[in-house]
Amino acid sequence: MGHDGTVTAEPERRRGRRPGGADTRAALLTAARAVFTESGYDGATVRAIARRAGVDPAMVNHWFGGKEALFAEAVLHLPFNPKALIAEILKGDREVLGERIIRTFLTNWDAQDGGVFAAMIRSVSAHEQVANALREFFVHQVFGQIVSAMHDDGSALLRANLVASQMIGLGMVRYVARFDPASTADVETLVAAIGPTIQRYLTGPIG
Amino acid sequence: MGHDGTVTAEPERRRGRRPGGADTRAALLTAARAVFTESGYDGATVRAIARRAGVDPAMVNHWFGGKEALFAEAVLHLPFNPKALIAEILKGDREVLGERIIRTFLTNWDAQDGGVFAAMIRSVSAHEQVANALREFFVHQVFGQIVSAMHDDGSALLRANLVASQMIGLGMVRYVARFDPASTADVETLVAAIGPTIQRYLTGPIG
DNA sequence: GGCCTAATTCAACATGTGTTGAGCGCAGGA
DNA sequence: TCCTGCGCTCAACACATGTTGAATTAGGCC
Repeated sequence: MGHDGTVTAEPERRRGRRPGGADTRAALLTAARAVFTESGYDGATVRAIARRAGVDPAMVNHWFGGKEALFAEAVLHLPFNPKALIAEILKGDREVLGERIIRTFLTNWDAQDGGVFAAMIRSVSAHEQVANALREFFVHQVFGQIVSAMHDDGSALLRANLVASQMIGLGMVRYVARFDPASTADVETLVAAIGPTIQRYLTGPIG
Repeated sequence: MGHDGTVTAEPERRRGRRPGGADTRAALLTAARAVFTESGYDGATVRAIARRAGVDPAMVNHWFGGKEALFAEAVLHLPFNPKALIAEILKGDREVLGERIIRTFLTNWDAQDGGVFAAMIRSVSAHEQVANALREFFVHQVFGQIVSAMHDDGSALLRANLVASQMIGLGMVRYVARFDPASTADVETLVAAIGPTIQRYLTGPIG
């Protein structure tokens, strides 16, 4: 054991307010993201999160109101703005839209090591809410908007599903299951390999 | 039954051996697969499985030795033989290898509604063992064998990763998160849409 | 400097978990 | 028919979880 943040053998915790401007709330958020990422919602315990943050488990209830609310605040709110990214993606050349999507996807998740993505995937079984969020996010909020901007026949939803399947699969092997070399390959390698797939799902023949 | 005054709503379980040849072991296996599929390893409780099977929770220990062993027997052993399927796949025309892979993948998992696939995915966080099994299965045991039979440069592993990412993503949207229309589309629609992707990952240019 | 409020720890509770041992009763052979 | 053994239920245990209330201390305002 001893894989948590606490260092000294005897931290000498006293009761009452701690001296210094220790930002307990922020520490809990950081620790929660780490533990939820590794273990999912069920596997992560309030006690483990508090230990990682170096505070008492009761602080979770004091600052957030409970485990569920902490999960929502730490994991369920994305570290970037999808709408702004979509707008940016749609600006450039539509012949290489697929490559831009992969590049944006990877650089944004890589920036935080895919933590939130992994946490969401590892929690799909616990919270039905999470599965719905995943579906909503990928199909309607992201790729659906992109696809429906270029197809008005019945194929839009299927195309969005296809794109989502490849992106989720990419996230699974890179951030969750950590396949090799997918988890270590540089972004442009994957852009070159998978970009054309996305491009065909978006604009090519699929039947 | 129950034409006397005292009406017992309960099934009136008595102790001792139950009459009739009730195959408790098989009932537990079926129930376990269902519950593990819905809730993953952690979310599934021994009591829930036993209730579903209509028997006492202690039967899990009596017949399997514990929850872990039941999970291994119910989920971790595949309902089909991958090696035989690979041999079959490699027989036909290599120009449409991708389509055959998708078709085989879907028809075999569809046959049991993707239950085992969903159960494994929903348990990756709980059992590190499961993540390893997933990696081993997809990369080395399945697609690695296919790819390394046609490439001897350094691209074989990356190609296998790419194929695995698309297949896992497909399984995610069809069996786990149950996107629409991916979860309801017929097999040939998906074969036509995704087959070329796999084909390019196997034999096409990826750099 | 003294007081009030907020921040923190501690101990405890209620609940749900996997597992165990004891005892009961039907099945099948003698 | 009796007897042994296996299938089965029941009650309980030991433990881990999320959450709560009381107790305690420090910071900030007058």
